[in-house]
Amino acid sequence: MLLSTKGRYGLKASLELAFFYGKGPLNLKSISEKYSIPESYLEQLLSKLKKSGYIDTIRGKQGGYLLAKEPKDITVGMILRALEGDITSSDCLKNDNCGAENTCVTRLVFEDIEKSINNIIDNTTLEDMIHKRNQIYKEAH
Amino acid sequence: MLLSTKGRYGLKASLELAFFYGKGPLNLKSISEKYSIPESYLEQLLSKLKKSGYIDTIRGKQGGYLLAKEPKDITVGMILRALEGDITSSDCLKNDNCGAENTCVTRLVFEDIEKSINNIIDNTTLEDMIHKRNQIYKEAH
DNA sequence: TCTAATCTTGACAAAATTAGTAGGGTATTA
DNA sequence: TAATACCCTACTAATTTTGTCAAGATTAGA
Repeated sequence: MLLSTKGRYGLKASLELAFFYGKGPLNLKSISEKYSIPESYLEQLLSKLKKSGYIDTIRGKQGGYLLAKEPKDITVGMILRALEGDITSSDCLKNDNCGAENTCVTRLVFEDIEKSINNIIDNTTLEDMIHKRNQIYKEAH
Repeated sequence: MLLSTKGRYGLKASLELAFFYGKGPLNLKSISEKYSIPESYLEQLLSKLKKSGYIDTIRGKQGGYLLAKEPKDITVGMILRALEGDITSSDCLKNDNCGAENTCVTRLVFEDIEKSINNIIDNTTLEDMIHKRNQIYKEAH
């Protein structure tokens, strides 16, 4: 599995914030309920996204979370990496030497996979996803 | 992480068998030592690959493991799936409904990722990898 | 035939990671 | 000033990964 619930939950929440971009903050509970994500777990994820600079928060009554940048300036890759660390296909790519000798060709396949994953997540913004969503919604009506 | 050691170990071992294709069986110990894979762990992996029909075994003295098909007829995807199950980017693709409503756009990104991964692993055979390895070896000399 | 080499099988255990809980603290604002 | 909502840290439960172990079956060769 490439992504754990961390990345999935976090991406869903970010997308929800993107839908509401410019319309004031969304509180934790509303997001956690809408997507059935445990409140305190989601809190931890959003906290990470805040530290990474992708979302802002407003404390106190009427407070909540909001996107720190425009949806077009936040990529799926940014969100996923903030939550899951580098998205890698195989551990052997993390370590400089994967223990094997110079005939480690398997590494090449893993590199190919990784490149194609990164290519997708780095070239998809939250705005792109909103567009897609609107398109689907349109087709259905 | 997309792949655990299962997939990596298994692919390395399969590749080793591919190098030896047509030259008789390789025993467990030789593979496990060459790639520093725990013997009984590798055993389990090879057993799965056997059940999936990708390798054959010869029991008894002078026995060992060998590829059941030509390297050109075995893809990286076959090996990985036999060991890790379907290679999926996100659990939400496994379940028919990911719990979310019709606005689940995140799913679309995951699908894109998955397609590109499958595209790579299904179009790379063990023979391809041997060629690459030979090419690298050549360049180095 | 005996023996050592080799695969076979299934149960078990350790380690790591993921997923989530719990609870007190702090800032804000109606 | 009290309710709301984010902030932070520690802890726990569940799951998956990564092995270990032991008894057995099969075969080649002395």
